[in-house]
Amino acid sequence: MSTKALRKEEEENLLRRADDLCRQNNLRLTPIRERVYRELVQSGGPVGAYDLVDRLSSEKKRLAPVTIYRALDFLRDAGLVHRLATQNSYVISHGQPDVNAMKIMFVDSKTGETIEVHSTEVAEAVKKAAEQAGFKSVSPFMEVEGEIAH
Amino acid sequence: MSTKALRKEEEENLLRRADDLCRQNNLRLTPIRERVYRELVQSGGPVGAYDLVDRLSSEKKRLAPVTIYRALDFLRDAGLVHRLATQNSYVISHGQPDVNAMKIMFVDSKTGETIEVHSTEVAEAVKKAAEQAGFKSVSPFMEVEGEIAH
DNA sequence: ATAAAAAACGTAATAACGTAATAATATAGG
DNA sequence: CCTATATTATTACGTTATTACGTTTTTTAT
Ligand SMILES: [Zn+2]
Ligand SMILES: [Zn+2]
Ligand SMILES: [Zn+2]
Ligand SMILES: [Zn+2]
Repeated sequence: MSTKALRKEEEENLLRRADDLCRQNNLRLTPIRERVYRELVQSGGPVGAYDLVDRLSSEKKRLAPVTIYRALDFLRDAGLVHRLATQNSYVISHGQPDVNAMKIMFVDSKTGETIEVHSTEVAEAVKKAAEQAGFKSVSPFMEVEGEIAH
Repeated sequence: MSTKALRKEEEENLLRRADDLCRQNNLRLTPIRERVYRELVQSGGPVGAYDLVDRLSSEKKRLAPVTIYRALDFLRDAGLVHRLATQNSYVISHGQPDVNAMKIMFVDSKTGETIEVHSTEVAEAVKKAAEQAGFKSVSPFMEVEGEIAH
């Protein structure tokens, strides 16, 4: 099978999973929200909010930034999308939401390329450090900058 | 000794350390840079760049944002200040720069309050995860959101 | 079915954050 | 002193995110 076809299949998987997740949690994956999610899936990496505005706007209909931000907020709340604070961009979340794992987004400082890794080891170590700091709970998402080994 | 006096003493310690560090590395802690650093020290927490603009501007002399950003860039490069990407703010760095430790900034999701913890355990776990992700090097700074146990 | 309530969306304006370009000052080494 | 380099000032511009308010759509309860 061609890589293109594979990517298409992966795409459909993600969309279906998103759909299921929303249905199970009584969340409404409206057309706009799905379009934003799909665009992030297809891009295969982080995309800025205003890039999404451009990509999802047509000649006839220009979407407003707030429309995109609202959709992104929904997707983030649903755990489907991460915001990369260091990059001012947004990226889909891969992998099953493993409750005990820390979801680490490694961000290449130069290219902005991202790779997501889930690690229970990091989760535990961070939890321990959090207790030391007097934090009772910590976000299961982290962002770490670094350099990809090319 | 009063807590106020203690804080004042801590303040002076930090200023002195910053001064020493710059001297030892042939970095110039110019008046503006020192004022920015001092303001961050005195605030005792994260401060936004434009807040710094306001606080360091007087009636007669209004500082331009770029002035603050440059000072912040210097302080960050010197390792004296962290940028909190999730908060769009800046905060002083505590503790000796332990090369083998991950410097974790825990950020309270509600108040923005921060506590810094250094952990070699987290550093190692993250390093392992980074290798898994194909990253050859990672930043020694992390930011983790969570909730302070009050 | 109908009315009330809640959620989502459209539109416009604005706030907040950050950078570029250029010129003026200050500093350091020969 | 002279020159190269670093720092600062000022203005303008670009990007990112939110607020306000009214309308439409969907959900919930009667
Ligand atoms: Zn939300
Ligand atoms: Zn994820
Ligand atoms: Zn720098
Ligand atoms: Zn630190």
